[in-house]
Amino acid sequence: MVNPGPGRPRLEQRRRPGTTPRAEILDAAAELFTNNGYANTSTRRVADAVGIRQASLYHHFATKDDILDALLADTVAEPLALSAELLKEAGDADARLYALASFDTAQLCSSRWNLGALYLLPELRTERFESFRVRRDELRANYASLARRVLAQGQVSVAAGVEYLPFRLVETVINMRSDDGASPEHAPRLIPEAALRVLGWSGDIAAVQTAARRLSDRTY
Amino acid sequence: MVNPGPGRPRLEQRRRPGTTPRAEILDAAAELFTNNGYANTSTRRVADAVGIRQASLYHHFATKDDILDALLADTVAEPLALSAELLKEAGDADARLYALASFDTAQLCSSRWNLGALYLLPELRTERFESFRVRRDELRANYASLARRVLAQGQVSVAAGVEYLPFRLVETVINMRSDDGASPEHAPRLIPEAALRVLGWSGDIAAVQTAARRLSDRTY
DNA sequence: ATTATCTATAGATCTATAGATAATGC
DNA sequence: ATTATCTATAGATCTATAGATAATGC
Repeated sequence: MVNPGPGRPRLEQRRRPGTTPRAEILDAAAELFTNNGYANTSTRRVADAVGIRQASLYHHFATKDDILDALLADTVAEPLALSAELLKEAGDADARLYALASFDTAQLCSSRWNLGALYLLPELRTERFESFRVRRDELRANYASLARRVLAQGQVSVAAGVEYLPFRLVETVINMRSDDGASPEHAPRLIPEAALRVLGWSGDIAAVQTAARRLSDRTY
Repeated sequence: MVNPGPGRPRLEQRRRPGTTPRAEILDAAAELFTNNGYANTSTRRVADAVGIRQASLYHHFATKDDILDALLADTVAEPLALSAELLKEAGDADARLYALASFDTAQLCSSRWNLGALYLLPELRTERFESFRVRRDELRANYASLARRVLAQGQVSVAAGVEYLPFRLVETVINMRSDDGASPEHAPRLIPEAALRVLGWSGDIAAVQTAARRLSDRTY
């Protein structure tokens, strides 16, 4: 592999996918944080996995927290943007909620590392991760907004708080993946449909899937 | 407080609920592990919270792992026993699944600390926690067995893998509690009903609740 | 004699900083 | 001159063990 640019050359070869050192570090950190835990992963281990010295990490990230924050921000950016688009969009609420749950589930299933497993880290409750929490709260609120519109369309009476279940159902993909050690096979078809069914919705699922696909093609 | 028994007396007074030093240590560890993280919580901090010296912990637990294992074992013992009872029990499958989900949700909501947040710890994938994993897998399998019987009673066609959703829905209580910082108000009524609805079940919820309560009174 | 605590410490970490060095590109 | 790396290290941890001490109960 060629020298990536100015700077003293590495002692070792590049070992990681990613075109920039930053991307290599993020990939290595994602693997180690999800497999061994955040607090258990030393900056030395991350550096070793990349093939640089421990201190060299600090040229790319000011603190270890910053690496975690960058990983988390990446997981929430796309679903959040899509949820905002879909809220503005016209169209049936059921198809829009299905489209969001479908996109989000697919991302949680297919991402290289199960980063969602880091959402329960107590570290995330500190000031440092305030901005991540705000963005994730927004995503949750957008799910709830769409769910309320689905509820408004139907006339079934359901239990209080049910509008938060679609978001929580999508999150279960993280637990499935953690327990199975593999991408949960059925989740992409199962979860978006279940997200509607918990709302008391009972319609033509094939029609909703078609409408949702049309929405996704347009907005993304 | 009186001296609890033989042994050199503590420098400090008891500070924790619990009649034995072991119970005090477990309570302190549960608070610190859930609030600050397992790897981030030193044995010194646990000891300080109890009011003993760091080294004194090792009279009651051989390793730090053993403290975590004891906490986790406690969270799974009761639901596992109840699920085994309910599988043997006669009665409608919907009421039995409702009873299990209801008990489990109530425990997750009302326990002093949100220990379920520790289920995603990477540490739990090591050999050390094999026996915990086996027991939790059993609980998940029992949920799926009951769910399959509910499916067999109905004649609705549902997506593959749906039998695992009731268990996953109950787990979402952990995420709610972690995000809200409080016991999720609606969960006890919401989750058990949703566990049936995702299976395509649509019956008289009040009747199921009555039958489930009767079952719980008998088996527990 | 047994139990529960204590003091002291070995040995192994860990994060972040200071300052040197070897590339590239102006 | 700027960039990306390096070596070296300060200072602060952490878990677990060894062995002493002060209670209780036989």
